[in-house]
Amino acid sequence: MPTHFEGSAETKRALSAFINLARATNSVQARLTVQLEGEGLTVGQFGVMEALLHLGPMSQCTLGEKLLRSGGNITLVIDNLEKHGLVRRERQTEDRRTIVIHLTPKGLRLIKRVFPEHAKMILKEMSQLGPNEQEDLRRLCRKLGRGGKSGSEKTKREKRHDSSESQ
Amino acid sequence: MPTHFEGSAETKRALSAFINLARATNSVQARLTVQLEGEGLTVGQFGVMEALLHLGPMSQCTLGEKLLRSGGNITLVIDNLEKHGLVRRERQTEDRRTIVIHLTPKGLRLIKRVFPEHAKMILKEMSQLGPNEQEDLRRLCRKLGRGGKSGSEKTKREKRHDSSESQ
DNA sequence: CTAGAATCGTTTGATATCAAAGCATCAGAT
DNA sequence: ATCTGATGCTTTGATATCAAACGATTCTAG
Repeated sequence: MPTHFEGSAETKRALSAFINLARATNSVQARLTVQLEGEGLTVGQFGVMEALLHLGPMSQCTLGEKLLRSGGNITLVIDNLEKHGLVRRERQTEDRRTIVIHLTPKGLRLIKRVFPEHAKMILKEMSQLGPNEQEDLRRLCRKLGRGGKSGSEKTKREKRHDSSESQ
Repeated sequence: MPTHFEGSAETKRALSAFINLARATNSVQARLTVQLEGEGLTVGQFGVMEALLHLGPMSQCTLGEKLLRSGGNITLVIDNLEKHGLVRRERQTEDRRTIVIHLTPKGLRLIKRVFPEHAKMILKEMSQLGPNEQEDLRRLCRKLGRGGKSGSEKTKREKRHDSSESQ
């Protein structure tokens, strides 16, 4: 984004914070991506498999909703996972429009191994910050990630999320 | 990323911080992207034009370095900008391998208008945080974005960057 | 029962992003 | 002068990401 910019101190502060946010996220994610690619997975594929691992088999439509991806993109990612024998499609009998996606045994073995490794790497990446700093970062980002929400709605969500956030 | 995970408090903290970081960045960038698309520009195209605006005409190679993008990708982005009459290519005479990219008058008018609007929107997005929070976020992200750098190197860069960071 | 609307997944077109291969050009050594 | 290695850009192949259009299936109203 801006490599050079002028403006008020206020603007500079905001732009600088944003640039650093984007760069940091990019940089960390790039390293995580490399790790996954070492296992023959893309980030998107990992996301699908991780969701199936933790939430169980589900339709493509549901996957798209949970991962915030378009239908067309889910189709492509599943196509590639299927090609590698990591997932299988199962068309439902009660509603033949719906295809439920299952991990194959091969896929299950892979994600069961890769997921903890990935989590460990995230731990390592985030360990550049101390525990309090991680907490601060989390808090700030949660506040930022709510953009566009109304005030009263925010308050309600805040309470609900706090109880389920520990997961 | 992880929708459900188990592990030590330490791991949970790190994963949670990371997830919120990624989500916040994503969410803010999605909104910024929509704004640019309203002007007929993609994020990548905006990046190229912004660099040309502030740093002047430069080769594709240099653009790729500054924007951290691959050569092939730069070619595509420039192709599309050229198609829309926003930039033009100029092969050099001293070294005919090199193509310098220039903003066209149309391109210049557009980026001169769009850039400040974009900056304003970033200001608005970041204003969900107060000045001190923005500073904190910037500091934390800068720390995080340095992953993989050695300690002594970090110290040197830290000093140098502090003096040039105000830009 | 039938027609129209809604839903699910796929296809299409556009853009992005990378790595690797390919071609033209340049620089340096012999 | 010639050859080899390096450089800049383009092309190719693979994957991603979206919106819109499309076809099959299901649901609902009349």
